[in-house]
Amino acid sequence: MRSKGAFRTGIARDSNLTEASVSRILNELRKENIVEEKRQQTSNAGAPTGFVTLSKDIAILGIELSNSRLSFGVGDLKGTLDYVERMPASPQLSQQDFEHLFAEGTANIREWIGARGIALRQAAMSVPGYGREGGNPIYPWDIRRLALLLGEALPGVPLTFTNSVIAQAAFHRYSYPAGYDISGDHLFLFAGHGVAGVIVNDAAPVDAFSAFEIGHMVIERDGLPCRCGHKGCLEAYTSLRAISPIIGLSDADILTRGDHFMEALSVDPTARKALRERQFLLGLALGNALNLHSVPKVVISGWPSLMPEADRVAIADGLNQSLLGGYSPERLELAFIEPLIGNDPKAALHYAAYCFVRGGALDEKSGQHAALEEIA
Amino acid sequence: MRSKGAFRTGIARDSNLTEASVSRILNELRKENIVEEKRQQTSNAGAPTGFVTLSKDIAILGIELSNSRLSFGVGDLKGTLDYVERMPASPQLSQQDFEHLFAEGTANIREWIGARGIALRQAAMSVPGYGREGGNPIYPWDIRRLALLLGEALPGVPLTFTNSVIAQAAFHRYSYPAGYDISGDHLFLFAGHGVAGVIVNDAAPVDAFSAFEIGHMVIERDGLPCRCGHKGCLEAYTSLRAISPIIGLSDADILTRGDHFMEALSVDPTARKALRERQFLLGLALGNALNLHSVPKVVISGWPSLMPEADRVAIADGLNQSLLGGYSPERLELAFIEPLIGNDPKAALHYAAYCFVRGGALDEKSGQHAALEEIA
DNA sequence: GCAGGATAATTACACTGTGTAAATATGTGG
DNA sequence: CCACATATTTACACAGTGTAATTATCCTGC
Repeated sequence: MRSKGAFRTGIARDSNLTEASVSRILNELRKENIVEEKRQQTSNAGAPTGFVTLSKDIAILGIELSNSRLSFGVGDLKGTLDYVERMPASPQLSQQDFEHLFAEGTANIREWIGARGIALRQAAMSVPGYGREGGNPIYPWDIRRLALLLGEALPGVPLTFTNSVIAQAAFHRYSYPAGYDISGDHLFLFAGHGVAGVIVNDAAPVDAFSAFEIGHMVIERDGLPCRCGHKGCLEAYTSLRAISPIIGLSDADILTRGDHFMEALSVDPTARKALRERQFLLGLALGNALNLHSVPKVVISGWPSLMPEADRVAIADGLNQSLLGGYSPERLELAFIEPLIGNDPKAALHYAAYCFVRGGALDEKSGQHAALEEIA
Repeated sequence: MRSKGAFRTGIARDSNLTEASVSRILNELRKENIVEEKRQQTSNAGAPTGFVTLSKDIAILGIELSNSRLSFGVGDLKGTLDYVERMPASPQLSQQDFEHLFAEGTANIREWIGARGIALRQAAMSVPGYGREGGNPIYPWDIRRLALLLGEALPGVPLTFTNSVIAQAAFHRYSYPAGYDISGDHLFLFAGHGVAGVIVNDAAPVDAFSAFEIGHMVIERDGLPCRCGHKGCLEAYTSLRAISPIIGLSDADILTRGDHFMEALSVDPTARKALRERQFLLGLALGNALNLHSVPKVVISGWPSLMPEADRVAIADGLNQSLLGGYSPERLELAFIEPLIGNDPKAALHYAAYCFVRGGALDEKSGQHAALEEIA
């Protein structure tokens, strides 16, 4: 799932099939107009080899609920957005008002694709906190009803839901050219409007991932109140909303400025000290989380990525207080990547592409499925 | 993996194969002397059906490092122990002294099985904290060297290592008749000499489980010192060693008395209050853990299972302070099972049985493999 | 321009393991 | 002893794989 395509040799190697099997499978997929292939000369002598990409002619829909807004985007399997609409959506909306907003958005899409003769093949929606059987205390809406509404506006388009941090992790990991180059199992930690993580496992399909609600780990008994109703949650200390009073910007300002919001400031020493303390708590919670699910690498996407590297040492200090065996750079690799604040619904569109590839009647064990996953 | 065998119809159903395929596969396994089959009349008319069990003639070895002792046991695939030896093993032993102890134990086994003409087919060893790439701060020995020592004493016997809590979870879950009857994904939490958990996932093989080092989650900043070197770990509050001063028994006494250790006491109100506070902290950590890996059920095996049910409410109180969405019996099922204190090395023997079944050249995707797993 | 060599893709063939359904086996009751 | 019910086995067809031979497609040198 790399969005940039693959050579036949690589597909064969990574899917554990022979070139012969890959050849048969690609013939099928070409007939179904799912992949495209361009032969390229890659050696001085010999026949050109095929470079296989996903078809550009497949339109998909990404819907994202984040940053207190509901975003819709139509694009292709590579993640190129051709249509975007973002609508304010407060968590305080009633179920009915929220559904009305959603229906309005899908009606606008129907109009846009109707004018262009575009047929949507897949939709995906990411929601913070989605997937927990215990319910979602932050967005209490019945999200599954949206499938009915989408079915009315866009009949026949399959819709898949996922947790926002899973879509974010998949997007940051696999999109081209932005994807980060960290292989192997790792924890992807996102500190934005919400704080959450996900274990990224190269051997598992993305839809087998589950979100780590690390933001609601209680790291300070009777601490700051959190929007989830408890006290002392990590998110109460480390979300963008939690640090906006420290740096003197509203979270709407932060959303407008995007990744550059920290540059525009002159953060005074007192604020920097407070931010370091928040990063220490992030490290403490991270260590606790890694005790439960040990991985050798952590990728952090959020405001700590925008902080000076000297301040990030506080995360290591916090890790040292909780991680079993202690922290050292040899044992645990910490990477920081740009959060790309305000890019919704790109992550959901990316997840829709993934779902399209994963979808249909392909037997998960089959060679065809394995080969297609290597192309994606 | 139920240790008690299965009917052909059940094997076919659970492994998603037809009776025809199961019939072919069982023929192969009978030829290899891995399974036995006894036909039983189960209906008023009609042919008798086959009840398939694992062969009793296969001898395996379980080695367990727990309760400050090194235990060896030889038995069969059903878990019946025929030989047991337990040797004191302090964590302060040097690598050399520990290896010497291990060699002594394996020499005794070689002598015992030699006198009886028994050929061991599989060995497994469970070690607290095993499997973490960051090393084991509690047992700092190089455990993998034991494979060399076993290879010298018992050539040709494959040895598999696992974390103690994984072996405990598999043992409590699948052994017969003791196995607990909770289906679906759940968290198995063991509070004994150490405190740890494991997510039990019926769809995944046991050796894909990984231990939850929930015992080393820091739940009290600058709290009680833990044997791992940090302060405020859950284990510092809730291991048997941590509560032994509260109830006025040494942990050696606890080990001797087994599951009955709480009955023999008259725990005064002050001690009961202190134990409830410890259970509250267990609940708080449990909630944090379930935020990261959400499951609908938790099975607790340890001293809280031996406490009065009224006192266990403290666990729910702690859960309510941390679990996202709060705790209610509808959302999260808590079950308590007897810990079977002091039964080492039964859990490791059970894991050895599992490894034998899992072992050999069976393709994981194959029907034969699936069928065998249903028998085990 | 063509032949030789190198490399890639295709395809004939054999093999494996499955499901289906027919054939066979094994019991009970009248 | 036979009819009926149930279980097991097995012949057959099918699907998808790897192997290796065949075919295709390029570049270089003559």
